[in-house]
Amino acid sequence: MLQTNNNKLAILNLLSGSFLFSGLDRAELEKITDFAKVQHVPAKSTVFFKGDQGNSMFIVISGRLKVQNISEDGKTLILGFLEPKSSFGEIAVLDGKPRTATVISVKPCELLVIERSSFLHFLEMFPAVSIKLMNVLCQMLRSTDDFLEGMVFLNLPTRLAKMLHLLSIKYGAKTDRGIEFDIKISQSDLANLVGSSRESVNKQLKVWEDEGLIIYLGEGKLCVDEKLFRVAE
Amino acid sequence: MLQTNNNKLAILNLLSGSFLFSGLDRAELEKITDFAKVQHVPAKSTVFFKGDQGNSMFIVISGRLKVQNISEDGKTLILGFLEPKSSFGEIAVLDGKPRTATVISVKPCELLVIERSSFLHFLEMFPAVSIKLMNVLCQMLRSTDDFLEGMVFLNLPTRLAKMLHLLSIKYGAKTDRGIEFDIKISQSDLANLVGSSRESVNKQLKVWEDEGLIIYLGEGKLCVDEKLFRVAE
DNA sequence: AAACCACCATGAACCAATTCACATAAAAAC
DNA sequence: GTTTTTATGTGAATTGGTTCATGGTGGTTT
Repeated sequence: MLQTNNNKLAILNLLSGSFLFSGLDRAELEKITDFAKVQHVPAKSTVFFKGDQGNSMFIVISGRLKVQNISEDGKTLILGFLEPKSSFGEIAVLDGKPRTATVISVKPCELLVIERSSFLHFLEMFPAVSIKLMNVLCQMLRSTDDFLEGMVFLNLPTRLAKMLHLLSIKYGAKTDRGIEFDIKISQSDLANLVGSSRESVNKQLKVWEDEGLIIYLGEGKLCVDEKLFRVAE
Repeated sequence: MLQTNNNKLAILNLLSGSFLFSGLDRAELEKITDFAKVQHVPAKSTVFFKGDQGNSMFIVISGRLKVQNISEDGKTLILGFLEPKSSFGEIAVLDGKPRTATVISVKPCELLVIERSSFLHFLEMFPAVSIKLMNVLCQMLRSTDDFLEGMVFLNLPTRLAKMLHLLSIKYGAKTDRGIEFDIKISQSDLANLVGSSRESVNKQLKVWEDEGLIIYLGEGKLCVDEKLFRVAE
């Protein structure tokens, strides 16, 4: 029971720090936790598949997940990573249509699950959440639009530099050597993030390494020179 | 004055047929027209540019517009066409950030302009509109996601067939010869819709014409055999 | 230690689609 | 009704990136 209360407290803190539910007061947040469940997800398991019926939306409590899409012939496109405090699964819940992408845990995760009916209820109760939600949807639109444009207009090196830039904003820490990534990201993931082949990414990274724009730190971690991002700007 | 009343009546009808405002009653729709202005736009003129500050959203009364994006080096990507009853410009109005794309009239148009402040006010007054708006945003997300996936996973012939399929749903009429398009669409527009070059589109269309899957009717109009869409499904 | 697995490296062959360079046809402007 | 512009048609050269093949590395399992 103490354990449960600790959990509840932690979740309330998390929610108040999440974009969607920030601004609600303690009593309001408690209503949300009352109707939500916690789901534990082991590493490398699928939360839902593209095409599934969507009956709930999620907020990441801990862990990391990736949003992706697999083609007929097995090619993978990674649309992004999800970190604590992010929400996902809103679209299918809002419009009642199938999931638009597959979500897979990359590490063991804890998720706060909110059922469709509760969620729609919260939206009615707290109009501020609706406004926030619209902002989330707009943000999603802006980023997919950007990505789409990149895919159509830009060549691989530029797309890759842009992606490293994006990742460095989310996961990078400035040091005297450059911007160091504090997550391991494999070359195949990188390829799937920019919609190209692992080999092409490998070759381009080598070019930049030779030019001194990238240092490989071992353990899948990179250090990137900010000069690289000028290509991407 | 009679003219004005006629206009107002026509606009009320249009609004009640639009996705965003359908379901509102006559009195509610009148509140909207009270705060909206009509804007006349000649053919081939820009309503707004990508990157502009967005202070209003629009509903198409008459005419046709295209939503597009131009790259540094002059390549164009057409994101879609807008017909009467469609709304556009919602994103920038909702989140207060710059326009995500450029909108250009392809024919002379009449637009209903709703200022940001009035629009946000309507959203508060009519929660049903908020729900509809979320559905619109979700739909936009789904279609850009689909398009993105197509760009990454599919080759030009498949993308082109898919696009012809989409266009045939919007603009096609079933006849004994196949599905006839009732709009003129140039090969360069087609190329810009699928993110490829005019020449490649030309060659692919020729192939299909030789196979009897497409008949060119003159005046830029096409007749497409439904068999073609099996490639696209 | 051996076997295994996931990831990194690299060159050669290949390919889809672009670019370029024209030719032709049709539509619009004068 | 002639000129100008815009749209279509088509081949040859080029290219950016994939695919294939193969080998290396480092960590983990048995």
